[in-house]
Amino acid sequence: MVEAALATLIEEGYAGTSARAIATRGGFNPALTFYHYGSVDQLLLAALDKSSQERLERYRGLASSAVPPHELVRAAANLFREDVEGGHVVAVTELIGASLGRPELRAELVARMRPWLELTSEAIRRHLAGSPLSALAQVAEPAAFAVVSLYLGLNVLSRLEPDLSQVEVLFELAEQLSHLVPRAAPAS
Amino acid sequence: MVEAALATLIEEGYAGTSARAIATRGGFNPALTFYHYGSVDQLLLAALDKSSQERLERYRGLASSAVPPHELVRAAANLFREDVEGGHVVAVTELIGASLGRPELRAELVARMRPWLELTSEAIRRHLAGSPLSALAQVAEPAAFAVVSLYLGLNVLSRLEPDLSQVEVLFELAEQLSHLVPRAAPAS
Amino acid sequence: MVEAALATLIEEGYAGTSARAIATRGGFNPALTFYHYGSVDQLLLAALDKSSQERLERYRGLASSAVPPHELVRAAANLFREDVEGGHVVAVTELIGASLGRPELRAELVARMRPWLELTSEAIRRHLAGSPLSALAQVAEPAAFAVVSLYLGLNVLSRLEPDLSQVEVLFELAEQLSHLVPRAAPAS
Amino acid sequence: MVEAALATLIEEGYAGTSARAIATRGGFNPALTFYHYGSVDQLLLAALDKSSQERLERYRGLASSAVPPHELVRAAANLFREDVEGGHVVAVTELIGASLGRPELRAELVARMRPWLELTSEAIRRHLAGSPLSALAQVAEPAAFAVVSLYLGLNVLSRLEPDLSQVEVLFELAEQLSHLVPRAAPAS
DNA sequence: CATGAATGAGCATTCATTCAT
DNA sequence: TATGAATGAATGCTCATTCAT
Repeated sequence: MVEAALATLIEEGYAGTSARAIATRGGFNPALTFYHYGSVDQLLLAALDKSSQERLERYRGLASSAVPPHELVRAAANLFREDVEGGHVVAVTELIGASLGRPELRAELVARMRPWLELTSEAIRRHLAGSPLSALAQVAEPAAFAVVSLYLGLNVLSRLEPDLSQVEVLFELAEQLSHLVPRAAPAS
Repeated sequence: MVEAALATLIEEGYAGTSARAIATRGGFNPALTFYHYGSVDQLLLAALDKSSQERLERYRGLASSAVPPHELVRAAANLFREDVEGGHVVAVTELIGASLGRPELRAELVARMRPWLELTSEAIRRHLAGSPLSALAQVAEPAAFAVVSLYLGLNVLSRLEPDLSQVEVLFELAEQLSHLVPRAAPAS
Repeated sequence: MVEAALATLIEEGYAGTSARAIATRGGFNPALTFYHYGSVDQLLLAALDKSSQERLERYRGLASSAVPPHELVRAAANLFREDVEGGHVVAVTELIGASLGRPELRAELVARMRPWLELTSEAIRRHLAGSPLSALAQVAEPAAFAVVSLYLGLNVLSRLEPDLSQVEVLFELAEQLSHLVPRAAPAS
Repeated sequence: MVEAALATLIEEGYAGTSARAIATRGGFNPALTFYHYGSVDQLLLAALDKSSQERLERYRGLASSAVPPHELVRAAANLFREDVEGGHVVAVTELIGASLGRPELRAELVARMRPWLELTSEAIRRHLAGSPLSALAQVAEPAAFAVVSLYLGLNVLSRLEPDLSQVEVLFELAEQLSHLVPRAAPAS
């Protein structure tokens, strides 16, 4: 069910993700949504959880590896491409969009964003510790906020019109810049 | 009508922006939406146009002024705050979110993003021309893509949970960084 | 206006013939319908009148000519083909269909059917007068009712599926049968 | 539901047969129409099927019975009166009328007319086989087309204005004519 | 556990019609 | 004489949700 819900959210958008649409895609009875999850939104949050957890693990694996910065950037670029293709970020942005009119969604989403912000700020702290950019490490949390924002924004805009997207160039640029950053200490 | 539509979109989100909801807010007959605009989406695009144009003018005024970079950043920060408070960017992101399930919306939105990307890339080119970051000016378009993405992303995330917002810190940081950039040539 | 109304009725059917649809086709303002005719139905009746009168004249010309029966049949066949192609009868049957739910339409339509029944019964009387089928002439009115019914029915069924229509064979048959009928006296 | 739909179609005509009108008459929720049949038209077709099947059985019983022609005519007259009173044919003609603007209805209706044409042409073949009208049996299909057309047409016209209807006289006439036709061979 | 049927509210959209201009 | 704007009631249809089975 969770998979059908995620796929529907990604392909049809929040407004098109009705209990019926999900059930049709998954080949089950629409009433099951309410039986198991209580409401469509709850099911969508469960779907987001699953997707988010899978992605988090991938990124966590990357963040905790002791590779030189430029390889880190390259690996992150690959993960980003996976995300765009797999639509994993779409789910978040669709739900954030929907959360405007559904206050109860907002709290849930805030909670679900937190691990991403923590993962990012920790990565910033660790990787920028001894570098000339160590100043940034002192504002790791705001910086993480910016990084995650950029991540969401790039995803949103890339999805809008792939031709518009010059993400590849950005990644190359980031890779070059990353050479300025010395190798971080291995994860403890 | 356009104002009622914009306000509804910003406060209720796309899924909550029905012809009835707009009409109730604006105090007119729901059928007028279709009489004047043909469909709810068309009205929303018209509303986006109005909002976008107003904001564009503000930013264009800023971009074409010959102020030193750190003042540019400060002024941009003010505009950004206005945007978050006024919800101007919310309209874009809501419609981008909705465009997933409404392919005909996408083309319209792409067209409406273009002036923003152009404004941004031109500003990058002009302001970074003679600076140590002039390398960036050579990839002005991808850089603009990143800037606009960051802009959207910050907005999305700021909206989600204002307390989460460390945007102020980011602006201070940006202002400090901007001191590294020498003053651009005045607009011709 | 009357032409646009007729064309809409013929091509879209009664249910699709709204004031807007007519006005769009005719390139005028929908409110004109009400200004000049009071209601859509009144306009449609006016359109029916025009069409009916044109066709009646054609058939009257045929009925009053002193041609031998088999030629009469052949000429009638041509008129029928014209009717099917031009959709003239469609208008009547659409309005009769609509009259079920619009009692005020019924009286109008009854009045508009009468000249057709009279034309037909008179033709029967005249052409069958001295023939072996003169018995039929004595029940000219019921016979006319049957002929007009057949005429409407053939039209309805022909329109449904042209391939289903074996009307041509029927006309040949009728022509052969008509050789049994001696030439009628010329119209007085 | 099917009965309510049929009754509404017969009494209000196609244009007056909305999902709400049907549901009100049947005492159920309008949404059920869409739950069970997908659309109003589908429900109406189902209603037509039911009505058509009932009537077909009655006519088939008559057609396969080995009664002398004049009794056949008399029995057919009785069935016709039933049809007019019960409004069974109205449903067909209303839907045929509506099929003008709903192309997808047409194919369905064509299919539903076929058994009637087959029943009629077979009856013509069997009953006219050895008669002086055996020539007609050779064009049984076009003849059936004419008979069914006449049947529809008489119904349409009778419905328009009962006083206009001289159908009774026609049946007497037909009964007298039928004495010319010798008894058909019993159905094998 | 799961389903099919049901419900009432809501949706986008179209309608005939009116009216000020 | 004609028009553009407006209105309130309808239309077909979908929704989340419930409930008996």
